[in-house]
Amino acid sequence: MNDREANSNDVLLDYQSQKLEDLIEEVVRCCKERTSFLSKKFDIPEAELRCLMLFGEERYLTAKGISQKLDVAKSRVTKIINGLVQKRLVESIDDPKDARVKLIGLTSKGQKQSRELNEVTKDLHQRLLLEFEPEQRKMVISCLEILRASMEAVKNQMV
Amino acid sequence: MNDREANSNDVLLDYQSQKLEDLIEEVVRCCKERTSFLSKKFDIPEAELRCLMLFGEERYLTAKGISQKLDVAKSRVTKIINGLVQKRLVESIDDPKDARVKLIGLTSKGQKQSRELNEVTKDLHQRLLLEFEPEQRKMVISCLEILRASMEAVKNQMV
DNA sequence: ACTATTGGTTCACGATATGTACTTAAATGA
DNA sequence: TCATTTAAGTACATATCGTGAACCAATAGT
Repeated sequence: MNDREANSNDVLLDYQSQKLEDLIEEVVRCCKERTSFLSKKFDIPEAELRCLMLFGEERYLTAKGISQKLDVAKSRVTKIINGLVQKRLVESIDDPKDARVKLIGLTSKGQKQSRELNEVTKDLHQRLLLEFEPEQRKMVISCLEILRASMEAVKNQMV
Repeated sequence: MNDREANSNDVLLDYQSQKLEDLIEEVVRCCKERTSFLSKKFDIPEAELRCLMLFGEERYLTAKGISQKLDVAKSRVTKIINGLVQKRLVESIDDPKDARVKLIGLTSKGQKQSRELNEVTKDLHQRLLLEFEPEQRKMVISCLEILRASMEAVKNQMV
């Protein structure tokens, strides 16, 4: 490879990495907007919404489990749960097997909210998918897969 | 299309939209980690970092302009600027043409930080790009382009 | 029985962000 | 010209998000 090629390769790489940066940023921004939109629509703070959505099939979650899934400190979870309890969306009962543990479960009101919330987000992503041409769908997904794996790899390099 | 095909199509769509949701979430999470990493590395709050990075070629920015670029309220910008001023990374001078306006400019220390910051993020994205196979690079970028446009489209549907 | 360890809460703190009210200055228009 | 409106920036009250350390009570391990 001669100098000229090397140089034009650099230019391409610069261009592409800049583009990549911009695109990722826009996607992230869009997701933030969605979260804030849902928070307003359901009139529940974002962190509490995220917590509500964790109850997929699980009947009960523990503070520790929630802390891991949401990736926040346990003290934060206490507050989130308090908020949800006050709104009568969840209730906590003592674990009969281990008195340290509290089992957090959805109330019927909470179940309704959680279901609705999951439906809305599912619908949203479904619509997103339908925006792509049918042939593109698989490709976009596998590109995201590549992207995710690469981001993970770069992250691990950074230690 | 018979019932069976319609059904298997639905299943596919369900699967794909779920996958899409998960992947996007992971990408977003990864970006959040990156931001928090940089914030710790430079020992500057995230919002201030984002502000620092706005000074690309611009010599001066105004509070209003920063507010728009960061997409936050003006009152928020005041605080961010205060933080940066205290750290001697930016300084604000009066606009000679309009006494209402203050021009925010990087100090030499701020220029250094800003440059370094931009270099690090550029390097990061460059490395990310190099994780892809050369033939994949264009494809991943154009997929992100599609994704971004579709997210925008879905957002606009939602009004 | 004694000592970790674990699950959860409380508290102090700091960052992120908004909206309203306010100040000062500029633009506008009768 | 002078009054009104609009614009830029700040101050303050408030809400949300989040961490880490200290702590309590209960369990597990030796």
